[in-house]
Amino acid sequence: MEYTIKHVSERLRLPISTLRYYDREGLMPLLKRTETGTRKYSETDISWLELVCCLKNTGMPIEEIKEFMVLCLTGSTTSEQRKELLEQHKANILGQMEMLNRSLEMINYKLKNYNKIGIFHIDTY
Amino acid sequence: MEYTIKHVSERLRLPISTLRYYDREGLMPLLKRTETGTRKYSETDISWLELVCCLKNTGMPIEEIKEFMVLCLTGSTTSEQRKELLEQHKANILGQMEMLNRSLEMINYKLKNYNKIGIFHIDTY
DNA sequence: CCTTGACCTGAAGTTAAGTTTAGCCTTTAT
DNA sequence: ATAAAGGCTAAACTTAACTTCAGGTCAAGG
Repeated sequence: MEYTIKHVSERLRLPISTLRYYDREGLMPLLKRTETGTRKYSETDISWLELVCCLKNTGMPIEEIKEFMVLCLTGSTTSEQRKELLEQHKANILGQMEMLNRSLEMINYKLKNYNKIGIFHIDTY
Repeated sequence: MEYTIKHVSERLRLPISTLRYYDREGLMPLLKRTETGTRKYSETDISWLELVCCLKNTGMPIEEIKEFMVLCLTGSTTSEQRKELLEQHKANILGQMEMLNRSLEMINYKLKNYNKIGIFHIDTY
């Protein structure tokens, strides 16, 4: 089954302009077209886009996602590199989680003071 | 005790240009200066900057951090609003954590397949 | 005295990730 | 047959958060 850009846009909640942008940037090098140039997304394309979103949402730049795609295109000789890239990104995500935890702690601390008294005026920020 | 911009830059690992930028954007309305215009950071200023970093690192836009500061300046009548703002942001952070967890799950799944066989070639991305 | 290093400003430049615009071509429903 | 809906492109525009630049002031050391 193949899907129009509008369908994919609704299913993944990505603006059409973003889908075209990703294609333009080389993230979808295998995307098929009709004879007249209309994009035809396959289930495989959609799965890939889901991974793209996951990587993007966790802070991987488009450029790096593209590198990953290029490695995929290059074939099975690059599988070690691709795994390494994902492991790196995983470490990155774990780092982000730590950071969020530390920040949450700080905010909870501020909120605690806030609830006690009307602290948090200008002297203490 | 008061500190130079260079000192604060090193202590908080923020470029000097960023510290000046935050000041320019109205994040440091109480920052003192020497007669000749050199910035003098107090411990209180540094604590505030630490909170700024925490909010910024967790995705709060500068504009909103400024709003928070303006509420602080306005006085104790705004304490409910400030608390609300922090609660909102806390919810935001919890949302980010969930997202990171979901993403991590997906990446772990991909890595698992990766370790099994040389999957993740172009058919499945 | 004068040079060096740290500070200042306003303005322009940068980067990522889209979005918008303008103009043009199909396909579909009336 | 014609108008609406949806697709396309290239190119310009946008936004946030900085950074860089050009040019100027000031305090301390040799």
